[in-house]
Amino acid sequence: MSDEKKRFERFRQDLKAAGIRLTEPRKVILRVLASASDHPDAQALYARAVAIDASVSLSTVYRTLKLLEERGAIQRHAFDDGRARFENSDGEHHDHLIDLDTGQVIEFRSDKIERLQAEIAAELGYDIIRHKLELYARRRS
Amino acid sequence: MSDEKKRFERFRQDLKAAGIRLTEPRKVILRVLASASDHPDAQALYARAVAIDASVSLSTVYRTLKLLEERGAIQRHAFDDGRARFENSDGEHHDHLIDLDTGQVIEFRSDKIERLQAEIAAELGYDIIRHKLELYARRRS
DNA sequence: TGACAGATGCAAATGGTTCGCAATAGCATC
DNA sequence: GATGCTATTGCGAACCATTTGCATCTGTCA
Repeated sequence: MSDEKKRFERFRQDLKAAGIRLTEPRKVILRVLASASDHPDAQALYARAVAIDASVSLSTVYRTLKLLEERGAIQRHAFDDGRARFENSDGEHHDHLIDLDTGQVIEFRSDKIERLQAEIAAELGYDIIRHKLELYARRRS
Repeated sequence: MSDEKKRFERFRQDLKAAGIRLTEPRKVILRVLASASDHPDAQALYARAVAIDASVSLSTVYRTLKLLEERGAIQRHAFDDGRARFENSDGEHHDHLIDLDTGQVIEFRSDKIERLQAEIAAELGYDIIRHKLELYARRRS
């Protein structure tokens, strides 16, 4: 089974387990999300969904995104361009490097940084619930 | 001279040098910003400005904030609560820890993390222009 | 002091996101 | 497979932070 199908199945099981109806629009949106390897915003997801089923509405896209985000199935990011962007939350945690010229998002991960963050928070008397590390950068010339 | 006055003077010089008029509303807003030690949003700044001079408008607050941000005199942050928040950009660079329960923002800085970030970007073939590190945390119980 | 470009306040526009509501469609039951 | 109840949908209107058009005002410099 492809990663895409696995993701779709995971979404489906997740909603089912929560007693949430698997409606036609939701199926379409789950499919779109499952096959996204980038960090699309709501409009982009809506466009992809409409390409599959023209009757899907933007409201439902937003509602489904919220639903999945609350259940932890996808992650919402607010990069500096204003709108929210989403990605599947399977796979391990990672941070983002945003190419300022192209808008491209590159994922990376550093255990050292993660550890340092935890240390800093601990020193201040806090436990980190989540964190956000974004590097806005330009290709080296 | 107090830090507040110094900051106000810096703002004033900065605008003057750029040939930008030092109008009454701008003076009020500069004063408000110079005396802010927290991370207020536009509404909060507007409220503080109006307390000094009731004729200042929200539009002008936004316009002045944009002006100062473009000149690098203040910094805009987009924490996860939606609206933009601002702070003076004198003093050294720092990152933020946001208390999820109170909304309080604590500043911190780690040279180690800064270095690691630069290394990671370099490995990916990038130069960091700016970055954002936010720890959303809860007080340790 | 006068003139003029830049700055202001106001209200209306924008853009992303959410909400109210009447109509529709899952899904459990018969 | 038909029925009924409720969750879900699409639509448009509402929201909220922020921006903008425009007629009016005001720094600034000659």
